[in-house]
Amino acid sequence: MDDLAELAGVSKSTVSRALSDNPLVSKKTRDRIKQLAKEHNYRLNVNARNFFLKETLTIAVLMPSANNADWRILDPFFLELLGNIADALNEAGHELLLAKTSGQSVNWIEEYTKLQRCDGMILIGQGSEHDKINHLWETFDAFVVWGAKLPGQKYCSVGSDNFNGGKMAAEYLLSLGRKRLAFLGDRELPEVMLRFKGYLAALKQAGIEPDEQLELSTPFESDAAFTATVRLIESGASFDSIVAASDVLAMSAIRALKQYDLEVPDDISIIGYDDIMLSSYYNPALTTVRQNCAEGGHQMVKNLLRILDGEEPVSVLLPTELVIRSSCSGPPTRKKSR
Amino acid sequence: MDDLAELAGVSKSTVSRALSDNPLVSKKTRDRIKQLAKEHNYRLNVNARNFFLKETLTIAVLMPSANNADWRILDPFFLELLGNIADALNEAGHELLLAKTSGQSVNWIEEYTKLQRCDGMILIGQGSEHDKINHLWETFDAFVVWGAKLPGQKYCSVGSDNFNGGKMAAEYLLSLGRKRLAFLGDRELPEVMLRFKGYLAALKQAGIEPDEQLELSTPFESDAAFTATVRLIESGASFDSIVAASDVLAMSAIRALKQYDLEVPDDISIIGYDDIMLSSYYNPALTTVRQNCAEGGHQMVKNLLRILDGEEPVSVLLPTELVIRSSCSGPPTRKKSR
DNA sequence: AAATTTATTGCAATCGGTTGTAATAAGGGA
DNA sequence: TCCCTTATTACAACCGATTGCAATAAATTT
Repeated sequence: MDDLAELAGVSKSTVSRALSDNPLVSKKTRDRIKQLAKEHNYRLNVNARNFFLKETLTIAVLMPSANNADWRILDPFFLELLGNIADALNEAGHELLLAKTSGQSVNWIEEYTKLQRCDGMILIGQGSEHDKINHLWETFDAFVVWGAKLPGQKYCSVGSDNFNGGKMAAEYLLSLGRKRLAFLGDRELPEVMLRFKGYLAALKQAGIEPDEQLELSTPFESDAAFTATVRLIESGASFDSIVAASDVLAMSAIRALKQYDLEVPDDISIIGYDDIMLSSYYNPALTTVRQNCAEGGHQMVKNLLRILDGEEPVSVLLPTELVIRSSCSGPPTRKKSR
Repeated sequence: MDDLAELAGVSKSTVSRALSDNPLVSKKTRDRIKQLAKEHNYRLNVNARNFFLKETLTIAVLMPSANNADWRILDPFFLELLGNIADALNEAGHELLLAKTSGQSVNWIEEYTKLQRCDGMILIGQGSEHDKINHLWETFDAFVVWGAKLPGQKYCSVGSDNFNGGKMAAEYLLSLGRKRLAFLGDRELPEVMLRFKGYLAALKQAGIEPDEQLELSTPFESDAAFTATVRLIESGASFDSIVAASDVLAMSAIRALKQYDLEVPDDISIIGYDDIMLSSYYNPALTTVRQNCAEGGHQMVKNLLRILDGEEPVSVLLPTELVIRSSCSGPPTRKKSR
C-alpha cells in the first residue's frame, strides 16, 4: 500500500480511504487511485484489515455431528440447507467457515467466536442442548439456530413450522381414508417432537385414539429406521400408513416394507418430511412435507447480521407445504395391510 | 496479552513464547504462564497471529457451480466428499472455508489465496477448465483438485480410477449376459469421459460394437437424464442395460424406465457410480461403483499440506470397488427389453 | 573469586492496514 | 487583497501478536 501511495504521489491514508470509497477523499483522486490499484493489480490484505477492525466477515456453520463422531452419515437435507446458507452469506459478502464441534460443549460456540475466527455462528439443529443454548444466549448472542421454536426460548431460531408440518402430513393420510398411522422419528430431537405432536393433534381431531405400538422413536442413524420398521411389521401391529420425520427415514422404511412384500402406497402409504432433491427421484416418488430451506438460509443469515448490528432478531417459523407425489394413496386396496 | 504479562510479572514476548511452547522459555515459567492464561481464560487472537505470520490455517474448498448459478442442484456425492475433506482438515488443524466462484475465471483461485483468505484451495472437479488450471499451475501451485487424471496434467489431482470404474461397470453387466449397454453421462466432464472410455474398452474386449444411439451425453442438471432416457426409450433403440455416470443419474433413469413399465433389473439392468448414501436405500437398491471418498478427502488434504510445505505432491488414483445390490440381474427375462 | 559460557528474559521493530487529528490547499465573501 | 470557511490530504498512533538481538542471570570453569 505504501508503494501504491508513492506511485499515486499521495499518502497511505489517502489510498486507504480512496479504496474504501471514503467521501473524505475527492472523487477524482479516488478514481485515479482505484485505477492505479487495478493496473498494478494491488490486493488489499483482508487479514490485516480484519485484524485491525476486529471483524472477520466470516460466519461459521456448525453442522450436527451425530455421536460427535463422523458426520458422514448426514441427512442430505442439512446439506441442501448448507448450500442455501452459503448462497445467502455470499450475497451478504461474508465467508462461510464449516465448523465441527467434535464433542465440545455448548460454550465452545462463544470461545470460537471470541477467538476471532468468525463474527458469529449458525447452528444446524439445537439437538438436545436447548437449555444450554438458552443459557448461553444470556451472555453471548452472536448465533442463530436452525431448528424448532420451543416454549421459553430466548435465542433466535429459524425453522419450519414443525407442528403444522406433522399435522399436515397426518391429516393428509387421514383424508385419504387411512386410519392406522404409524409415526417414525427420533423424538429426542425437538423438531421431531413437534412433528410428533402435530401428528397426535391430527389424530385427536379425527377422533382416533393414538396407539403407542405405532410410535416408533428411532435414532437418526442410518439403519435404525429400517430395523424399527421391520420390528413394527413383525410385531403384527396393524397399520396402514407411516408418517416419517424425514425423507431419508421414509426411504429406509419403504425398503423394509418392500422386503416384506408390502406395497407402497397401496398396502402402506408413507409420507416423508423435507423434500430433499432425491425424493422426487425415489421409487415410488415420495409424498412429503416440504421445508423451504432456501428461505430458511436467507432468514438465518439475515437474523445473524441483524444481531451483529446490535438489532433485535426475530425468530421465524417457515410455512410448510405438502408435496403430493405417489407414495400415498387411498385406503388399502389389498387385504395385506395389517 | 500485555495484561497477562503483567500478571505473570514477565514481558509480553515471554508470554508469547511460553504459549507457543518455545524452549527458549524455561519449562517452569512456561507452565506457570499457561496456568495463568487458563485461569483468566485468556485466548490468543488468532487473527492477529495469522496476520503477522501471513498464514490463515484455512483451506478453501471450491464446489462446482453448474452454470455458475445456484449450486443447490448439487450431487450428494460432492457433499459427502465435502464432509470427508472437513474431517481431514480438522485433523490437520485447519479450517474449511466454503467458497464459490460465481462465474469467476480460473485465476480467481490465485487471487483469492493471495488475498490471504486461505492458504490454499481444493477444487472439486476441474470441469472444462483443465487447460487453464494446468497453466495456472506454472505460476501458482497452492491447490489440489478432485477429478480425473488427464494426460499432460501438471497439477496435483486426486480421484477415483474413472477409466477402470467405467470398465468395471460395463464388464459386470456383460458378465451377467447383457449385451446392449447404454451409457448415460455428461462426457464434457473429463471424469465422465474417462468412465465412458472404460465402458468402450469393456465393450471392445467383449467383441461388441459400440452403438452411438446408446451413448447419451446429458448435462449434469436435474432432469436432463430423465428426458434423455425417455428419448432413448421412445427412439425404439434396443438396449438391455445402462451404465450411468452417477447414482443420481441412475435414479433419474430408473424413474423414466418405470414410467414406461420397464422393470429394473429384469427388463433393463442399471449400474450407478459413486455409491452415495441413498443408493442402498433406493428401490431397487443400486448396484454401483464405489468411490472411496473418505480416502479421497484425506489424500487431497495431505497433498495440499505437502505443497504448502514446499514438497512435491503426488497425484493419486483411488481404486474403485464394485458394490453389488439389486439393480442388475442376468439377461432380460421378459421380452419387453428393446 | 574472577572469567567465561550458557540459559533466560526483555526491548523494540514489524506485519498492513484504519482513523483521529492536525495541516494544508482551495474557494468565497467582504 | 485579505480573511475565513470548507474541502482535501498527510502524519502518526494503533490493533495484538511474533521474533531477532541485546541484556541479564545462572551455571560452569579456571
